[in-house]
Amino acid sequence: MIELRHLRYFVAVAEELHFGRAAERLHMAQPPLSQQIRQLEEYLGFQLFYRTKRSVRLTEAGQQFLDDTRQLLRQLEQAIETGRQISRGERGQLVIGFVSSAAYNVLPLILRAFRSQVPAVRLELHEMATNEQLQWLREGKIDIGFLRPPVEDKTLHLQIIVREPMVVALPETHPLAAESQIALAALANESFILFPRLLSPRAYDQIIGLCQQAGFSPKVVQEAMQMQTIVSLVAGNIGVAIVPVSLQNMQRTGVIYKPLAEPAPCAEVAVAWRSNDTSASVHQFLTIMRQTMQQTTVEEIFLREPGSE
Amino acid sequence: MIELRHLRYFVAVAEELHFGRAAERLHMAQPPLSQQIRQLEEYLGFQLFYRTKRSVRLTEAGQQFLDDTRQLLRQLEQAIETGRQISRGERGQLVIGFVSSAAYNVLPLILRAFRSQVPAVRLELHEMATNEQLQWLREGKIDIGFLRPPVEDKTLHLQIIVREPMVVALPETHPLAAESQIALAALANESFILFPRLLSPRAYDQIIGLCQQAGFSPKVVQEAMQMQTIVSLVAGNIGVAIVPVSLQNMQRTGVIYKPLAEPAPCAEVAVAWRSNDTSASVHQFLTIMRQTMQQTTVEEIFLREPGSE
DNA sequence: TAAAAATACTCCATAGGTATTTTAT
DNA sequence: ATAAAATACCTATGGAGTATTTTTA
Repeated sequence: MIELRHLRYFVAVAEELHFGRAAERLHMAQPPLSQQIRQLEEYLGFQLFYRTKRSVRLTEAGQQFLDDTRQLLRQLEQAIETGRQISRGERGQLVIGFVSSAAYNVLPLILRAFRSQVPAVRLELHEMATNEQLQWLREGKIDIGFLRPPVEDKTLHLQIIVREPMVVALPETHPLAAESQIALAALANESFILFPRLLSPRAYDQIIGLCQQAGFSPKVVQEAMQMQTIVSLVAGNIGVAIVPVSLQNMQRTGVIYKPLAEPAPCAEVAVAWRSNDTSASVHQFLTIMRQTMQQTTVEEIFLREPGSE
Repeated sequence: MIELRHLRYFVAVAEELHFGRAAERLHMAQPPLSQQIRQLEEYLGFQLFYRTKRSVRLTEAGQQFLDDTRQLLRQLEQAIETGRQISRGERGQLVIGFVSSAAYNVLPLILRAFRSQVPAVRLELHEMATNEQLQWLREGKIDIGFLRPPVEDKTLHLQIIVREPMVVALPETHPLAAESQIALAALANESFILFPRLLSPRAYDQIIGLCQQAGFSPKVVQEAMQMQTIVSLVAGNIGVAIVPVSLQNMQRTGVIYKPLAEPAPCAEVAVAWRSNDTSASVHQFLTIMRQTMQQTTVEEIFLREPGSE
C-alpha cells in the first residue's frame, strides 16, 4: 500500500535529484530510500525517475506527480490546521436565536466581541420567540438562544445575563409625561398594552401582581407579541405599557419612558444551550460572552449611543 | 508521522461509526484499529470522535477532516491515474514543427489519427523551416519536426515518411499547359522560380542537375522561401517552377501541374526527434504515425479532397 | 448484562541500517 | 578513479494479532 512516507521521500528525491543528499535531508541512509522509491514506482505502475548510476532525472509523469504530491501534502497540512481551529472553537458555524428585545441590549455587545476575537466562526442569527428557541435548541436547529426565563428543560443549560428594570412607557402627550417617576397607582385607570402571558409568564405575572398590590387590576386593551409593536402602540396613544428599560435604545419617537416609584420588577434575558453540546464554538462563545458581560457596566447595556450596530 | 494508513482507517471508522465493523471492513482486528485512530488523533492534536464504550460520533473537527480526507484520497487516485496516462503517452503535451509544404501532404492525416486515438495529448504546432526545426529540436523547444532531409545531426533520429515526385507548375495560360507531360528540355528558355538552396540543398541540387542533364542551366528569376509563394508567383506568370506534387492540394487557381517526362526527382519529408527523447508522447506519436503511413496509399496523401482539415 | 471500546501482551513484517558491489563518468 | 546508485543482508521498531478488562446503555 502506498503511504505518505513514500510521497515525502519522493518529494525529497525529486527536489535534490540525488538519492544520497535526499537521504541525508530525510535523516536516513541511502539504500532504504532507494528501496522505498522503487517500491513507490511499483505501486504507481510508472517510472518517476530516469536514473543511471550517475544521475537522476524526473520523468514527465514524475514531474506531474511531483506537482500533485506537493499540493496533496500542502492540503493535508491545511486540513490539519483547520481541524485544530475547529477543535479550539476558532472556526466553524454558530446558529443563534434571540428574542427581539435582546437585540436592544446584550446581543450587539456580545456579537461584536465574538466577531473580533473569533472572526473565522460564521454566525447565523434568527430572531424568534423564547418557546420557539427552546424547540429549535432541542432539535439542534440553533446552538445558542437569547431568551426570557423561566425555562424548565433539564437538557438545556441556562445562564441569566441581564436583569433589567421595567419602566413605564407613555405617549409623549400623556399628562404623566412630565413626572420624573410614576407610582403604579397613578395608572389605575389607564389602558394597558401587554405581551401575551405565554411569551414570558414570569414578567407578565410580575406586572399584574404589582398592579394588584397598587390596588387595581390593569385594563388590558391590546396584546402584542413584539416589544417593538407595544412601543408603537404606545406612540399611537392606544395605551401605556410596562417594558424593559433597554427598549429606549429603539429610539422610537412619540414615546417617553419613566421609572416606577415602587421597587421595579426586572425582565431577565438568559442564554441557553444544550447541556450536552460538544461544539467548541459554543463553549468559545459562552466564554467570550461571560468575559464581555463581566467587563460591561449596566449603563453600557441599557443606554447605548445610537448607531452602534 | 501521520500516514495514509491513518487516513484510510479514519474514513472507515467515520463511515461505520463502529470500530468493530470498520476493522472488519479493513480486514484487521479491532484493537489495532482503535490504537491507530488514537495515534492519529495524537498526531493531529484534536479529537476526531466522541466515543463512549457504547457509541461513536464524529466531532465537528472530525466531520471537516473527514471531508478533507476523502478529497485527499480521491486526489491521490487521480494523480496516480494521470501519471499512468502520461507514462503511456496518453496524456501530455507535444510541440511539433513542420515545413509549410508538409501541411499539404502527410501532416493532416497523421494529426487526425493522433488526435482521435490520444485526445488527451495537447498538440502545439509551429510552422517553420527545416534549419530552424533542427535548432529547436536540439534546444528542446519542439519535440517532433516534419522537415526536409538531409540532416546530419547524430543526436537526432530521422525517419523519411514521404517521397513525392516533383512536377512542373505552369501558369494556366502557358503554351505547354495543354501537354500531358513535359520534357525538361522544353523549359530551357523559361524563367524559373526556386526556393533558396539553403532551404533544401538536396532537392535544389537535384533540380539544377536534371536541367543540366537536359542540356541547359535554368534561368532563376526569383527565389521564394515558401512553397505557397512560389505557386503564387507561377500563377502571376512570373515563371515556372518544379515543386512537390502535393502542392496541388493547395487548390491555387491559375496554376496547372504537369508530370515530367524524365524520371522525376523526389522531394522527401522526414520526421525528426531527439534520439534520447524519453517522452512517451513522442514515442506514442511515432507509433501512430508509422501505423497511419502504412495504412495510407500515396493517392490519399497527394490528392486529397478539399475541405479535409 | 451484553455489546463494544480500551488495555495488555505478544509476534512478525518490514522500514531502515550496514557492508559491499556495480557502473557511468 | 571515483561518486553514486543498487544489491545483499541484518536489526529492531511498531503495526497487527490474541486474550482480557472495562464501561455504559
